[in-house]
Amino acid sequence: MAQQQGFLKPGERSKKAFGVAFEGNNDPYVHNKKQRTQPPTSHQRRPRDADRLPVAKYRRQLLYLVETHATVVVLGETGSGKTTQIPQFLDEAGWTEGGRMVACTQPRRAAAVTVASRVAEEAGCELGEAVGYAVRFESVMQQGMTRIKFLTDGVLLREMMEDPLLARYSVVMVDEAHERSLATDMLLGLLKKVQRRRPDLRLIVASATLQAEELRAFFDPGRDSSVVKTVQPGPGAPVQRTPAIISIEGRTHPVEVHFLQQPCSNYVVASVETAVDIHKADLPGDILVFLTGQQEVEDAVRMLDREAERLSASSGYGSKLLPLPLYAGLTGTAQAVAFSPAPRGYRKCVVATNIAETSLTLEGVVYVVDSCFVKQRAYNPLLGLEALCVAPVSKASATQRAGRAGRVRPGKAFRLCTAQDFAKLPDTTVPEMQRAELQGMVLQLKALGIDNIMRFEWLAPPPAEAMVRALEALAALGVLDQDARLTQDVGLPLASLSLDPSLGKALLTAFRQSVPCSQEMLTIVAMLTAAPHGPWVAPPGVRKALDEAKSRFAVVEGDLVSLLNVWRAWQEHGCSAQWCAKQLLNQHSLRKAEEVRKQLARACARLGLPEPESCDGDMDHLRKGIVAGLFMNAAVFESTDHNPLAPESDPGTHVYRLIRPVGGADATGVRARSGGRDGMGRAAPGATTGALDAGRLRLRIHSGSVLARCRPEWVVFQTVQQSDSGWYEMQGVTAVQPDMLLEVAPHFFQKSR
DNA sequence: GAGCACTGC
Repeated sequence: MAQQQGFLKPGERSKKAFGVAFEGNNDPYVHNKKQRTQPPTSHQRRPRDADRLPVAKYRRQLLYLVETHATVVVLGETGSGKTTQIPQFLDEAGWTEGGRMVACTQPRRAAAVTVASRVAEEAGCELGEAVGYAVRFESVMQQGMTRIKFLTDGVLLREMMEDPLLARYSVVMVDEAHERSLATDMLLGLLKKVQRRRPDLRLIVASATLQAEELRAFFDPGRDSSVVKTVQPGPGAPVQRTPAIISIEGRTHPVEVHFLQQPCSNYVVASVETAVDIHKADLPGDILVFLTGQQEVEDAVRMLDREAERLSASSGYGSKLLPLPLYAGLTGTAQAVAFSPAPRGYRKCVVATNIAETSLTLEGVVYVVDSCFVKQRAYNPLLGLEALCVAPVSKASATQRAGRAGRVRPGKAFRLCTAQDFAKLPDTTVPEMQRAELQGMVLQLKALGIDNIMRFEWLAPPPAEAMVRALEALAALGVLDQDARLTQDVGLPLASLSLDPSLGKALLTAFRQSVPCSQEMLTIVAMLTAAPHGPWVAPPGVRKALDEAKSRFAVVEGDLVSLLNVWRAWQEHGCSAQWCAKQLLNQHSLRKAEEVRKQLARACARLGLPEPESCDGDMDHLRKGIVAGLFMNAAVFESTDHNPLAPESDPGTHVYRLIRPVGGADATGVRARSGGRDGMGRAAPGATTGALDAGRLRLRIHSGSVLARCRPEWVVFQTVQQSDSGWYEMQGVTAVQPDMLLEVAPHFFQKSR
């Protein structure tokens, strides 16, 4: 205990060295105040243990509430068993009689698949019989036989296009609603609508955090007199439209949370020191450190490696520290290392990005070190550009991270901020709906028959500017007409392709233009969809080799056309794994691209598009197809900035300027028309002019682009991200001719003068 | 001169 005390209050010892000191926590935040002694998690999966899950006690109450309420909000902590048990309760209680199914949605594919197989095992059936799942590319179920179906929320949205009232389901359980993904929020809004037309449908919204009241209020028809408050579901009690809330405790262990006594100036250094302190205290259990990005993770691992070496040299400690990185850019095998148990005599210290907060679970973690920062996407609807920003986490997010310490036994979490600063953090993360680009979402809602998107009932309404921006962009693409309805020629076909609208437009155009290049565009679009940041692996220390590998496939037309070479070379080498490794290509990305490509080709055939054709090296027509989708992201070279302090050999920074509707003449020869217009030359709904001076925005080509060292006069790009240095950097760049812009998007551009 | 995390019949 003395040792522990010393560890909890290391201030005297480590304050000087690292400026990191923690407050002992007199009133520790405990995740589950009811401490439980239960068998380890691996036993939970065994069928007979299901009865011992916390949710088992609530079975009768839960079934009663589902019977009598249209919507039940289930507040359930990690380990409560809600995901695996509730669908089985419903099945046993007769909710799957008459051929109807119970659906349980998950935000992630992996979760849908693994939960389904666990439930199938518990139910004693083969996966795909009574219990099945559906995720993109993979549906393991049998019509008429499967009663419980786990699916991603994205798949359920797709299903609604064929079956808007979800007639095949008696109950829909939306799990992990607290994550507030774009698809989850869309689904909740749509389900509320469906409920009005299907009073017999039951909704269960499962959430891990304190948003129960918000959810109840959302699904409560309240005083709305147009809604029938009760209906008879056959025999039994009348159905309450006002949602019920039920709370189920979890089966995790308490986690003591500690804060810094003083703010730290460098959380990477502080996290390393904290991990080392934990290790020195020599209590058993793995350490999990949360940082924001790949670079930070690699820096921390390097520092920890040095510390580990020093410590093992000075000896005296029972085990050696084994620092391991974990982030999405690692190859599968490198990720697997972080998951495998530490060898005898070692203690793992996994340094991870946000990937470990929700997506992946590490066994054996007892200590969590939380930088309390996260890197997240932020969208600026006024400029139509996004940035990756390092931002403080929300309290809910920090709670989730801390909870990772309590899965095997009581744990500790060390937050690298003071308790005072922590109190100032937002309670919950801003829903994706309010910080994302919305074109795809709007297209999908339109396809589901939601005409008045502005009046749609949202759990969290998207910013009006983002909505207007999305409507304008869809109008410019020809997806929406002047009444903001889906167009026959573009909108309807695009809605059935699971693609970003701009990529979908490029693909449609590739099929339809005078010299088709649909084979090539299928490949490019599939590659971009499967691996938005490129098919390359990104472990550290291979930067130079990676540049060389990229340049082997690079062409002057730019990044998108270069992807074509990667694909062709991969095919020519028999899709070999060794070849991928040698070229620093991520095999997984290429295989996924292959699946996307097949699926897209099938979808195009269903739409009645012609057989895919190749343009046989006609790069101009290929680029025209690309421009048809990306013309709104056009930029022109302006000037080269020279840093007066840089050596004379320094090429300087090539600065580009966006060509967007801003009005005014332009010396470059082409300018955007003021006011977006639809494909028929009519003013697009909500088109704005001059309000934002995107034309003044200074862009440069991202250094990872194959065109980074070239200086093409005109380009279109796929995305822009703001760098740490404040530059807006274009990614997925294609060099174009100004004539192409005028020819492909005459409604958007005009010759100046 | 450089990559948070997901998803799509």
